[in-house]
Amino acid sequence: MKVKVAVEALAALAQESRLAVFRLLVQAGQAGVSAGALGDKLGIPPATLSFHLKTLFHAGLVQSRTEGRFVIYSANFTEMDRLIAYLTEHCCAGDATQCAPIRKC
Amino acid sequence: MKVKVAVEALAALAQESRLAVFRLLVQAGQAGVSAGALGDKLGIPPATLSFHLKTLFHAGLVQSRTEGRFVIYSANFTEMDRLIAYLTEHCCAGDATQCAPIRKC
DNA sequence: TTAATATTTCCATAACATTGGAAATATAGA
DNA sequence: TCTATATTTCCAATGTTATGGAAATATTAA
Repeated sequence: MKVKVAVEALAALAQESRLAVFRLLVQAGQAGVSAGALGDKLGIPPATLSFHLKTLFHAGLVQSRTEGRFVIYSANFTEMDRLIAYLTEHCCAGDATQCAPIRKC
Repeated sequence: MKVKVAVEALAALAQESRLAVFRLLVQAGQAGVSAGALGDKLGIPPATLSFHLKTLFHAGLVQSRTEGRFVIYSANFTEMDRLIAYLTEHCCAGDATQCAPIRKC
């Protein structure tokens, strides 16, 4: 992963509403959630939500598909995993006892 | 982890110089790297580097200790792991086949 | 104490991000 | 077609962040 891509992804997540949206989509899995449902659940006005979704989309963290009148957003798990790998790359000078975790769903 | 803590950590990482500093410290492990050595390796002027280190420190992502005239910075792996756990919490609607990775040092 | 080295604080400038109302666009169903 | 619903674009005001030179502060060794 290139530096600028990682910075853009982190910047996209470094905002309270966008982080809430992303985490909600992470928990929803591939099924995703419509823009309207996201706005309702999180109490974000349409214009603001649209702005934030565009930011997350541009950063490659979410995808969207259209179903009738709805636009369904879902998390891009591949990109999330790449970002985490980039952050933790070659960590702890190769000594696995220094850091910990193994993620499981 | 609380939202604001996560947002602050992500914002701290969402900047090219700070991300480079953090990744370098992640790779250095507990031994850490002095402020001056960081500046030399990354080509960041002292005032700018100090500003960025303060930001990373305030976000809880790095620690520092003084050794003689040197201030040695090191990554806070516990906080890094908490952040990753916060991002990936309850991911994929519980279906582990949707997302992937297992991190190893 | 003096000189050399290491790091931080101060500051002003410039660049970028967030907000939400109103209007525009798109789709579906009657 | 007409109406209701869903989402996006436009815009301007406000707030936040990044930069690096110069000066201040700390520590060590001679």
